[in-house]
Amino acid sequence: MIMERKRTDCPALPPGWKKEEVIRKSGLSAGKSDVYYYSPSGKKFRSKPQLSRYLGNTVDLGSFDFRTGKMMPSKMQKNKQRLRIENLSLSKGKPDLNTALPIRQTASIFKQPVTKVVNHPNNKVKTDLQRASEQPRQLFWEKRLKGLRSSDVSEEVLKTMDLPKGLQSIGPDSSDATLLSAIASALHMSSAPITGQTSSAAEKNPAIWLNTSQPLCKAFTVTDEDIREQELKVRQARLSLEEALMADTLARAAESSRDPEGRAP
DNA sequence: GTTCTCGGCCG
DNA sequence: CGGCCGAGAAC
Repeated sequence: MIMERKRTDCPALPPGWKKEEVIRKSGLSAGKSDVYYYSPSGKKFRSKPQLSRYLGNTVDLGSFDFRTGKMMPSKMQKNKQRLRIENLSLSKGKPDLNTALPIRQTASIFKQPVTKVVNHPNNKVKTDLQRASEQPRQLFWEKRLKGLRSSDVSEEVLKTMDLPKGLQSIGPDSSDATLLSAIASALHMSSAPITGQTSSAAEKNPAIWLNTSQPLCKAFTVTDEDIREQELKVRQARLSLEEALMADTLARAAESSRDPEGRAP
């Protein structure tokens, strides 16, 4: 006989999360119970720290009671929250691949808040304010953009752009798709000029010499011809937009003259 | 191999 | 005492 264990919804967590309570039925601890949570994707969580690591900043678990599954406002505890530098040691234990990787649980390429501890009462090291204003980032974080493609509303993958020959990638993954993503991200994330990696040392050993505020591509020069080509493209795009808008206007005018009340279908 | 279960450490 | 996680048992 199959004992259906009930996984109940957990309102304190994002939609789709389930909670389960299992009673121990033998041994010295018989009668005690263990509580588990299941993510929408089905991954099992058996402790609050594990859950916390996975949810990151998306949910504040500060007052979340793991056993009951409810927020307990009374438990207004001190800032136990800390950025964990985990798996730094070459410890014998196998890394928890599912929860410990420093990867965001989102596909967004745009800026998002990150909790960063920049000071500590006992820390005598001076803080570098210039650096502190930056968000921490992985060295070759662009690699995670691999495989991301733009698509339209019907989920069709759009034709990708061709990059000028002058653009060349640097680093562990030098595919064109990643380069395109890296440059697009750079344009989104900063208003500073995008120059690429200007140090020639970066080409030989990017792990050491990478300028992290620039995308993973070699320095490039924009020629007058590049600019003229781009101007032409923009002009053509504007022309076809104008054409489309005009056609639309004419179509609407024709429509309303035939049907002045303009009912919706 | 993965999942389940209980022991036991540690705060 | 209870949360958390290791590790043996079970599958």
